[in-house]
Amino acid sequence: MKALPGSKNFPAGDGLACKRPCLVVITGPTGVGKTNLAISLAEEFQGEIISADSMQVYRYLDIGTAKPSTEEQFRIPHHIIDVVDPDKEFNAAMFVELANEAINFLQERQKSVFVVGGTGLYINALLGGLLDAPGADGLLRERYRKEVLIYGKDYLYGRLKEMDPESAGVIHPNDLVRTIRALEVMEHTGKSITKIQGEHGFKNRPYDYIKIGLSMDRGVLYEKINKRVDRMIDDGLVDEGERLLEMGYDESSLPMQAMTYRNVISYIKGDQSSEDMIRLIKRETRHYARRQLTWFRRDPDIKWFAPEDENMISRAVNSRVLVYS
RNA sequence: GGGUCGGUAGCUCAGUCGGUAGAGCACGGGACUGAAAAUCCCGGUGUCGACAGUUCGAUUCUGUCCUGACCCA
Repeated sequence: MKALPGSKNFPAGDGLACKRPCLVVITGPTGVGKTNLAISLAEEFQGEIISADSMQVYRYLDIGTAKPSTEEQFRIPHHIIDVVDPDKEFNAAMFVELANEAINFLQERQKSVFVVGGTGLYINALLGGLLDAPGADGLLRERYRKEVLIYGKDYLYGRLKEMDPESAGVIHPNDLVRTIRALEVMEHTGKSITKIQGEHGFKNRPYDYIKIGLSMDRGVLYEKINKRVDRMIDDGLVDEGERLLEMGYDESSLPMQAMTYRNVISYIKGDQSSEDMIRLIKRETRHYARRQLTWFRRDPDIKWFAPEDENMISRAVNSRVLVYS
């Protein structure tokens, strides 16, 4: 019988226990092959999968998010997929909450836990905890957005410079999302988000974990991404976009503003040709993969493998577990 | 065989009246703590086909060669 790295009582039978949950994290750029590997490992180690993907949480966004198929989800149960409608709010904090619940659930059933996905922030938030700061304030953000429309983009940044010069020194004047977040935190707590971040630094460590990164030659990865986009089109990506519009999920829903659906909607509305849609989805997905690599590269915890090194990865998962035996 | 027009970034091309070059696309690097497939910052990545000549200096002018397209034989 294989070891259960996520189980409370590993290894089974010898009375030694893993003091804290041990997670197996599998990450890497989009299209590298995380899903296949994770399913195979989950079968080998009798585990289940927690998806760490900020887009697969939305219902009805199936083809464009490369969501695991129903057959794949039948083979291995996936958690935190299809948990909200596309027009509902979702964020890193909600992910952490759901992931903690799922981990508890799996621990109780002696299942190993595979956290699989390419959303680096979600993984960091799960493993390191989020700031002790207030959550998103939709009304306040709306007010800020209106002020930008009236007074121009420099106005809000100017306010930030007055109220929180420390954060203004770190946030670029053009980065509206972070400017608004910093003002929001200041408004609610009177504290500088930059200061809070410095004190925090993702230092909570609720779980032990092994982080496995999948990587491959950049050119090969880009070729895979291009082909996957062609396949999405063949599989009916445009039909999926039309269905979503019929359901009332237009570009005012956040996930519909992400690279894939943004371009599908633009095509359906006649704003761009089919060729441009495909070209842009491919390009933006390649750029996304590059941004992911930038994020993961600086993480010293990640042990990197090629996707086909399944045996080595399997041994790494096992050996990590043996540390606790 | 003769002629015409080309050969400049990964691609398509512009340009330099002689002072080592720039657009689009493609691409590279970075930031990131409650929107993260979001948001934002930085970067031209080059033997200007090769060799010689003229010149203080040649990617630019001249010659020869290589090479591609087309035209005439």
